[in-house]
Amino acid sequence: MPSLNKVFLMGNLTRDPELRYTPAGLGVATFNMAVNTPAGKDENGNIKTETLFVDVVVFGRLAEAVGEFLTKGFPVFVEGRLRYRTWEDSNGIRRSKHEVLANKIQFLSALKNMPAEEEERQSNFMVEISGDNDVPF
Amino acid sequence: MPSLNKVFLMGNLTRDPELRYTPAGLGVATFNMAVNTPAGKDENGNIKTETLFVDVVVFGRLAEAVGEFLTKGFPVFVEGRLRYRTWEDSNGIRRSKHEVLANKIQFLSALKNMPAEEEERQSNFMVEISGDNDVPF
Amino acid sequence: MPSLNKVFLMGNLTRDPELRYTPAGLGVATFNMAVNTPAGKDENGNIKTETLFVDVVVFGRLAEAVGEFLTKGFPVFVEGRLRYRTWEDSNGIRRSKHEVLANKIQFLSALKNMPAEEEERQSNFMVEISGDNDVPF
Amino acid sequence: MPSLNKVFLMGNLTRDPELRYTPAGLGVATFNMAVNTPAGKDENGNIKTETLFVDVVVFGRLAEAVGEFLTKGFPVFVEGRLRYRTWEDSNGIRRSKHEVLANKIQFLSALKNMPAEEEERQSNFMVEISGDNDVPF
DNA sequence: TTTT
DNA sequence: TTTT
Repeated sequence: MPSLNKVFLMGNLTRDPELRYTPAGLGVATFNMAVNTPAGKDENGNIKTETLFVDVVVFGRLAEAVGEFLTKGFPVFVEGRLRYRTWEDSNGIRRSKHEVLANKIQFLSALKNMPAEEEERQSNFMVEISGDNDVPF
Repeated sequence: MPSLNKVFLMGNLTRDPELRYTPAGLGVATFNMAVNTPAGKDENGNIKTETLFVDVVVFGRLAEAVGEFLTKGFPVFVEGRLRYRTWEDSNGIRRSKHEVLANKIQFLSALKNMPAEEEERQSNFMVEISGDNDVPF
Repeated sequence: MPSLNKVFLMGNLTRDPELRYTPAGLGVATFNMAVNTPAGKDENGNIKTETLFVDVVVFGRLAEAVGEFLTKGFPVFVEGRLRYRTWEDSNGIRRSKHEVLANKIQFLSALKNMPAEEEERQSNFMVEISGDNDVPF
Repeated sequence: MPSLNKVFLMGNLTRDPELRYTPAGLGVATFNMAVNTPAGKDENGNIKTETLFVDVVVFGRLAEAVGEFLTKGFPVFVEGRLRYRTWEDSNGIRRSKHEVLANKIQFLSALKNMPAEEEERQSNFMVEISGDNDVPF
């Protein structure tokens, strides 16, 4: 039973992320990102763009970094796995959706329009928590 | 605006694939696959398994290969991109879902329990259409 | 300083793997694999094949699985990172080479020509050590 | 014979790229990049960094973009495949090395320290040539 | 529900 | 709605 589940995305946050904590004190950040993919050409030869919107979930110290540093519009690189979550909504209806459980996030615009000391602060934090992130489930 | 959208999956078909053709005669195959990911341990130290179910779409000659050779339970490797499709259902309700648009598929069980001539037939077909598949949209 | 180093390979062992142990008792397996990539066509329209030969290194329990189960010709899936190693050879000449440090290996031919009990034995072992492998350096 | 050969890298150019042309007029750019990977911790708990140096080759319009826009130190994302090249050097000695044949490159610092009009120029060029690049061999 |  |  060989198995593999790997996702790589680069795109921009569509809104500010949300940071919560589990009862056990583990950080959980969620955000939505937009990924623009060139997707063929239209009749006039112009490149069409297909936009993927996808929710991303991240845990632990990486979640805290996301909550502290990322905002709407920020460009990020995400490595993680696809996840299919099913739950019952408040009306008792069975619902389900795909999302990405991230184990690695790179801030691509730590590079841009940012005071040097803030860039250094982010960079230090990211190095400190570097490596693939533990994913609790 | 750096962008990237890449997915790698290995898993098994949950049912037989469906092969259709566009008015222009382009093959379109769809199938659903299950990907079992080890996902942490339970209280007793046993590895828990999280199952991802995801629809895969594929076009062109690769679609025809899928329609001809794959069946329920077959293990495959899929490379493609995540796609978020929105449409209106028959009741006029706006619906949306994620799926994977595949540009490459490897048959992992061409290897197993298969008459040699059938394995060769599949292999020849796959070599003939090899390379990354053109994705029309 | 965003950084990423990720490699995915599928191919066959070119010879039996070698398993050693560090003084601290950590398993270290090395093997060479061949990856055949379709690479354009020749003048007659035949698909040309380019063969990549690459050394793979793996540590810990995964190394032991490699040493126990893999043999020349076996097909494997490898996920890891590229590594550039420099050393001095026995003549004092500075040498260097690239290799892949694997954090995940899937046995693709557990599927083929194998007694059921052996397949189950391998499968159990792989599930037991499943998840991404810790890489010591 | 399932096969796969995929590499993803993010890092910085170690020197300016070189752009040449084949007799048929096809652009060929080569550059060397450094990828810093966090690689375990030393005795004092500090994160160690392992640096990968690797040559990258790219063809066609993407090669021209590389030659025109990239310089030493520039951060890039590279998607491609590993390649093992053997040749005879000027002393008739058989030599070989690994390199990455890129089919996609993203300029990560188009974002930084760059006049708006230059950023737009690069961006337009990259959109124009966007999509995976054809790799001639 | 959306970002550049 | 599910596969091994």
